[in-house]
Amino acid sequence: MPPTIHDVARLAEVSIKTVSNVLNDYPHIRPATKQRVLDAIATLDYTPNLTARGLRSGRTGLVSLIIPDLRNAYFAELADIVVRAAEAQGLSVLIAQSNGDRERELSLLSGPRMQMVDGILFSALGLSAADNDLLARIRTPMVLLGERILDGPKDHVTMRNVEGTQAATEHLLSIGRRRLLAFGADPEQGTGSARLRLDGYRWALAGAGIAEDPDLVVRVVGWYRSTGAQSMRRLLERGVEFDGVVAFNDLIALGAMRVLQDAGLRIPEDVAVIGFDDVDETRYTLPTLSTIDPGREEIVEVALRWLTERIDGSAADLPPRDHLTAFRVLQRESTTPGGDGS
Amino acid sequence: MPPTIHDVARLAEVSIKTVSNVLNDYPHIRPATKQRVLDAIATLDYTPNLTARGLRSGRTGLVSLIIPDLRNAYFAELADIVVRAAEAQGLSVLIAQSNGDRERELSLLSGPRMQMVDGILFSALGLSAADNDLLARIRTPMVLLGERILDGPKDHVTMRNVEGTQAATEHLLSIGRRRLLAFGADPEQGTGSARLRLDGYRWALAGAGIAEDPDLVVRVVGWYRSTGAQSMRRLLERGVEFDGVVAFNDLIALGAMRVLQDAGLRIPEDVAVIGFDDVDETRYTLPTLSTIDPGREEIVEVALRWLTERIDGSAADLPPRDHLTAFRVLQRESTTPGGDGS
DNA sequence: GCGCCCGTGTACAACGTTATAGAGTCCTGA
DNA sequence: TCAGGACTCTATAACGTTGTACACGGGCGC
Repeated sequence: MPPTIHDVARLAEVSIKTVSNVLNDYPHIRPATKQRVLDAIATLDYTPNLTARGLRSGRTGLVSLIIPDLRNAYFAELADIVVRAAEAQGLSVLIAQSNGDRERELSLLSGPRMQMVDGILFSALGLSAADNDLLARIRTPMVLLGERILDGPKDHVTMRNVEGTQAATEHLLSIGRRRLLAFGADPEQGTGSARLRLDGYRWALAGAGIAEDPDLVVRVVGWYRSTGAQSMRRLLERGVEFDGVVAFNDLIALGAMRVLQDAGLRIPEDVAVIGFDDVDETRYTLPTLSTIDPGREEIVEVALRWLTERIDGSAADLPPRDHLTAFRVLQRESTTPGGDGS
Repeated sequence: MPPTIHDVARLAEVSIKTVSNVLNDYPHIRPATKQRVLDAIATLDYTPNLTARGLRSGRTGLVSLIIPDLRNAYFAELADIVVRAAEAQGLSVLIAQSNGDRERELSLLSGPRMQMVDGILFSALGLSAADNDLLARIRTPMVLLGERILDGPKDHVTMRNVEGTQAATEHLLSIGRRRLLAFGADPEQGTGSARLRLDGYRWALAGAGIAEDPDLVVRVVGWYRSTGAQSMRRLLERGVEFDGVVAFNDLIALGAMRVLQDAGLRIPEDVAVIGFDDVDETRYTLPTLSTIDPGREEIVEVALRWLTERIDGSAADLPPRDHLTAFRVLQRESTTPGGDGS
């Protein structure tokens, strides 16, 4: 029912191609003709049909962002930036949630909807390096965001997990803490951020000449406030002693902080806590949470640039690229120095 | 480059229409033929081109969700639910952010991208009832989510702002508080949630026979943690006395709580606080925040149902519908009774 | 003055799909 | 036995856009 290019052409008394030419800024059009077309467009309130354009041109102007979960503030804030940045380039963002499930990630990637988008920003959680050949087979331009897949067949942008966690750990060491939890570890994981962040923790300990205590490496299944709280509760029941927490993301840090405080422990006097992600919330909690700013803006900026380069073909014959963003340690109240209560 | 229906037809030695029929579960196909087509699809790894299907059928399977901002946890959690629910119906969600800006909302609504989607879920913040005629002109099926526009030309689903805030206020009254802040008000606003929630606050006061004190009606520009903190800081500087805070959303409540605690005030002993939205975070803060559960799931469920009804035409000649969801008062630590410090 | 190219515009095909219309084939009931 | 329907399948035209190929006129260089 909406007017088409044909209606405009009829009203302006030109061919449809001329209308198309006006729409696409083709240079050789007489000003008078152009104006006639423009007037017709205005009076008819014509809007180009992007579906038809997409079919003809092979470009839909759509980009898909596959993330585990918008509930997680980290991904919500990431999505916010992606939507803003994409829109600045005239792209719209299709959001798909995988829940971190491998099967679901696979079905999303191979599903018909992915044929509809020009490119994919994929934050893998279930898929791993073992699926590299599957990934290589995917035609749609793609940039990987997570850390599950390194040296994969696609461009890859991510944060400095190892160095970031190392710096976080060193920060706690620097304020005099010695018994530090690796909170959120998953020793069985061969790849992924849990693995990398554990590596960073270990490097820092090794650098300080401190032996690792297996009791202090704490697993948290699913990095949410609730699971962080749960794991900390169990840990306190077991009576493990510690004076610092290197939490592998902010949410589990926040869940844990609440449990620590309920148990009568003071932060940072009794236990210092540092998180990872710099979620907005950490600026307003009691106490505010020290954390690692992973460079989200930079991640998005590079990822989207590389994606558009793959889409328009200007990076067609480049091998898969890798980018690690700069990070910053943000010291806040939860790691105020001098509060050592030992 | 990907295989098309023609390739499948050639391989299976049938016409393209037969392939299309198989794809669309047309009943009268000989099992043997169907199997041949299915085999061909499998060997070619064929996936239907949704853009072409969209052009031909007029349905893209895309739904647009227009919200102010994913940074706001309320909208992030809402988006999460929308994405899940939409996907259960085979729809994908396009996310657009308006920043609450009227111009931007208008350009999004009238932009070519909206021609591409089957329906729009629109959470208005800048547009108001004054723009009803503009809204009425929009062809794409749409359901309104905010409260800026009541009795508009489109289906409308929202929470019980007035009753919810009234209940929140009554809850504070019930635990003995008398000097209650209306925190987040915007007295100049003629419509929108700030206005409605202020009404709820007033009703509750009137019901209890308490006169309204203008000093206690506090404006917060933009409902974020930062602005909540800022407004509370100014309020304390002015020396206004109060023993309860009816915050108009959770984020400003959290920002304010932090400032109150910094000032040495105990929650709930000195000041009881209740928020609105039931954002996940409120379950883990210190103290946990009492709030109003606005019935998000129900909002999404009804909105999406109505939207699909408008899309498939089964509700074509119904006048605009209105739905208000059920709410619940969630009492948590920030309003524990008996802590009155007056 | 001739050929050529640039500027301006057009007609038509093509993108990959579904809808329409119809052509066979087979079975049923009278 | 034969009309008539149900079943199975096909050729072709759309959907609204952009790309290709070409037509026409005028100005320019030689």
